[in-house]
Amino acid sequence: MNASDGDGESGEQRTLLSDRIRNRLTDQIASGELPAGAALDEQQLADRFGVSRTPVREALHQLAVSGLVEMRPRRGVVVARMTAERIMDMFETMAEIEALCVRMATYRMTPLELSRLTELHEAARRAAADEDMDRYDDVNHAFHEAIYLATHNAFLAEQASALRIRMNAFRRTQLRQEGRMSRSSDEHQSILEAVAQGDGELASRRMRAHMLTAATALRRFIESHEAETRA
Amino acid sequence: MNASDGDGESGEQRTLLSDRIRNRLTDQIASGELPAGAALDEQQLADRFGVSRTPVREALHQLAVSGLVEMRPRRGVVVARMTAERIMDMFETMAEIEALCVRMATYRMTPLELSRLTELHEAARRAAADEDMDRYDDVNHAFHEAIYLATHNAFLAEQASALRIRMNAFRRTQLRQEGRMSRSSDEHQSILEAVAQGDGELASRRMRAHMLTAATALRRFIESHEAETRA
DNA sequence: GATGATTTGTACGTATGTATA
DNA sequence: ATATACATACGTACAAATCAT
Repeated sequence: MNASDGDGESGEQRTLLSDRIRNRLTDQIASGELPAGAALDEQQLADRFGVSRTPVREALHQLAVSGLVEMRPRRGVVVARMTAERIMDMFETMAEIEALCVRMATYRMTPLELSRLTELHEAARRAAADEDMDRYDDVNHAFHEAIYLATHNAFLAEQASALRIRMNAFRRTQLRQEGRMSRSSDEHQSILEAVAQGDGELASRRMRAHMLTAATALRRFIESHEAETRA
Repeated sequence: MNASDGDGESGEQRTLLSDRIRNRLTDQIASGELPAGAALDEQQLADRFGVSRTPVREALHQLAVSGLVEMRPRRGVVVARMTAERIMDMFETMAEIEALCVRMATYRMTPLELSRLTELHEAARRAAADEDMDRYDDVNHAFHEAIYLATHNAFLAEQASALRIRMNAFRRTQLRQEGRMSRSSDEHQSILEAVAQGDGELASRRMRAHMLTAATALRRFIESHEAETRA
């Protein structure tokens, strides 16, 4: 359920320290634990993770490549603070990528994959009915991941996943909007129906609309909070 | 002309060493100067660039994030060696992203952007007529970049650019195929016509076909050379 | 299979450049 | 404006692991 591998904090380290730190920072940024604009001090993080500055530094540089943090040479690193416009651009891109994925997936998925997708959707419905946001979030994630995989294009699936991780912080914010959870679930239903009928174009259009609806909900939220975000 | 900023090798260094090294390595990988599978020894590269291992190491880690190189902990770094299947997946993804970009661009581009695109296409035609591959490559790049920008979605434009850089090594290989250059130019023409007519869907389909044609040309090349690539 | 050589991974120190008083 | 404080960027040293013999 987590982007990072289950590091037991103790056991022998098979992976690179910098990778583990990068994963943990990614999670913390995606979850909002580290909010946009937060300063990331090398020494401070090193102390917090109990390592030297070196792996921390490498992790930060890597995060800069994927755009999660912003580095200004000699001026320090902060969690990427995005403008409302950029966030909307990201959302639109995500919407198009998702639309693309579901179209491709419709034409290529196996019966097994379709049944798995249906299962996930029903689990999401139940979570929405229970108003269990954490659970809905997880299942929702799995639903979209299942679509990525069903494209049978591993590269595209990776790209889509990476994008989704980058947008996580915003997605949860957006899901908190009134009634979004059950409405989102309804939209999934109609997407799934198009997939089951084998109509990729329709599924694609519905997915795009689904994502853009979410974006619009978010935009209202952002705009109303813009002043304080800027401070 | 080059992904890296024009570092004059001499002048005062305004940018980070690790960034400059990363850019140079990116170019060398994209150009095929560093072929897939080539080992990238930290010390060796440090000597070559006249710096210590630290910035080299950071550059390598960053390249790993974008997938250009493969790192196995304690076992070193090699230029990402991709299977034919993965390359085809990348091409297909690129084709879809390009199709998406041109569709969006068609609906959003300004007259100025359209005229710039037309100019670039004509320059490409001339280069193709002269069989000047280097020049064609450059202008072709500019043509696609112009489309990305005309989407008026900065994030999508960045993503598309990044993808294009990753595929550079293959694209040039592919362009060497017999007659590809002029045929590619013809395909651009038909895409441009659809754009000018404002038919985004048509432009999109033609772009996808254009990219997939290129992919097919490449696949033949890869498959005939697979044995030696594997060695 | 064990030992040595090579190379990576991590830690730490120093200097340069940025921000602040 | 100058100087001081501070965090980063790079270099160097050491440790650990892989590979070659």
